[in-house]
Amino acid sequence: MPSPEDLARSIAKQAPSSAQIADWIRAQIRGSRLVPGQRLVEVDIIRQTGGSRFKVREAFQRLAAEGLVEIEEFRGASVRSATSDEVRQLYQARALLEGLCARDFCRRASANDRARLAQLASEMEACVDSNAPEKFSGLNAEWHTLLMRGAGNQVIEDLVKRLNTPVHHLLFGTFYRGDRLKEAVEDHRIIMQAIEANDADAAELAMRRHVENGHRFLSELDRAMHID
Amino acid sequence: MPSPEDLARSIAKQAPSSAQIADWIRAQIRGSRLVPGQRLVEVDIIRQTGGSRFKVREAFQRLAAEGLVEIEEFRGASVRSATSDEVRQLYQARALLEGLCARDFCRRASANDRARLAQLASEMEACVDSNAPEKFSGLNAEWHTLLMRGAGNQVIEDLVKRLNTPVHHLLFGTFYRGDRLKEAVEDHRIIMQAIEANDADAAELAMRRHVENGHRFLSELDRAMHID
DNA sequence: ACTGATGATATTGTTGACAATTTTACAGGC
DNA sequence: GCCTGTAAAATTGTCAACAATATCATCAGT
Repeated sequence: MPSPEDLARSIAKQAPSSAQIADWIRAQIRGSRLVPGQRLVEVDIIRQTGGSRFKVREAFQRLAAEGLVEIEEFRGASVRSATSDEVRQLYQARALLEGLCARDFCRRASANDRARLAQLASEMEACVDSNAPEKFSGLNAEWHTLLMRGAGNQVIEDLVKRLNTPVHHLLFGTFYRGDRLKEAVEDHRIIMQAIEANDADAAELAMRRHVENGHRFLSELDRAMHID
Repeated sequence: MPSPEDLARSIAKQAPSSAQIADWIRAQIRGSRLVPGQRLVEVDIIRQTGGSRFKVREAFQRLAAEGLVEIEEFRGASVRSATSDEVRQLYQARALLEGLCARDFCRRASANDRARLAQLASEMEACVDSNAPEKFSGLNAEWHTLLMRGAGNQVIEDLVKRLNTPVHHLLFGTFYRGDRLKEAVEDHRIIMQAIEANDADAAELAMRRHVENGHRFLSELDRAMHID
C-alpha cells in the first residue's frame, strides 16, 4: 500500500530523468527563455524542473556532448552560441543530408508517408493566408522529420536534429516572418512536385536549394539585427 | 611547499578528467579491447584509468550522447553495436560530408596544407610495400582530418569523427588488410590528382567513391565473418 | 540432470555534506 | 568618482556512504 507521500508525488509529478531535464533545457533555449552566453545555474534548474542536482549535471554533460552548452571548470554550464561561420557550415551539411533524404524518399517512402507529407505541405500553405507563423513552424518541423523518416534514414534524422539545435533560438519567433513563409511554401511545392513525379535528382536539388534559402534568409536577418 | 603525496601524484599521473576518460574508452573500443555489447563496469574503468567514479560516470554520459555507448537503468553502460543498415547510413552521410570537404579543400586550402596532404599520401603508398597496416591506419586518419581542416569545416570534422566511432572496432586491425591498402592508395591518388588540378567537382566525386569503396569493403568483410 | 525459488554478491542510483573556486559586495585610499 | 584589495556569498567540484536493483550461486524438488 503506497504512503500518502508516494501517492501525492506520483499524481503530482514524477522526479524527472536527466533526459527529461535535457529536453526541458532545449525547450527553454528554443523559446528564447535561455539565450546564448547565459549561465545555467544548477540550483535554478533544480528549482524549475524538480530534478536532483545529480540528474541536472548529467543533463549538462549530454547537452555539452551535443554542442548545445559549454562547460567550464568551476563556472558550470552556459548556452553556447554559434558563430555566423559555424551556422554557414551547419546549413551546408544540412543541405547535403536532407537532400539525400529527399532523394531516398522518392525511392523508399510508403504511399502513406507520401500522402501525409503532401497533407502537411497543404496545411502549411493555409498558414500563409491565416498568418500563423508558430503553427507553420511546428508543421514545418513535422514535414522535415517525416521526410527523413520516410527515407528510412534514422542516422541523418539524428544528425539534423543536432545540427538544428544551436540555431533554434534564432529560428523560432523571428524566423518565419514576412515573405519567408511564402518562399518556404514555394520551395516545398517544388520539392513535392519532384517527389510526386518520382524524380529523385530534382527532389534532391530542390531540397538543397530550400535549405540554402533558409540559411540566406537567416544570415540576412542576422545582419539586419547587428545593424540595429 | 607541496607535500610528498602531491608531488608524487603530479609526477606520476594527474587524476584524469572526464574527457580523458572518454578518450581512453574510445581508444579501447578502437583497439577492440572493448567489443560491442560488452558492459562497462564502473570499478573496472576506475581501476584502469585512475579516475574517480564521478568522472567515469560523466564520461559515460558524454559517450552515450555520442551514440557510442548505451546506458540502461541499473545495468550501466555498455558498448553499442551498429546494425549493418546503420553502418550503411553512416557511410552514406560520410560520403556526402567528406565529398564537400574535398570540394572546399580545392577552393580554400593553403599551399602548406596541400603539400602536407600530398606528403601523407606518399607516405601511405610506402606502407603498401612495407606492409604496415597500423601505420597506414594512423596516416589515413591524419589525411582525412587534414583534408577537412584544410577545407575550413570544423563542423563536418566533428560530425565525421562521431560517425566513425561506432564502426572503429571493425576498422582497426581487420580493415586494412589484403588488397584494401592498394585500393585505398589508388583512391587517394585520384583525389590528389583532382586537388592538384583544382578540379573541385572531380575531387568531390572521387572522395565520395572512396568512402563508398570503404563501405563496400567493410560490408564484404562483415559478410565473410558471419559465414564463419 | 533440469527447473525454479532463494539468498548472497555485485553493480548501479541517489543523496548529502564538505572542499575548491569564482563571483559579488564593500570598505578604504587616491 | 574610481580603482583596488579583502572578506562574504554563491556556485561548482568531489567524495563517501547508503539505497535500489540486477546478477549469480546454491539448493530443494522433480
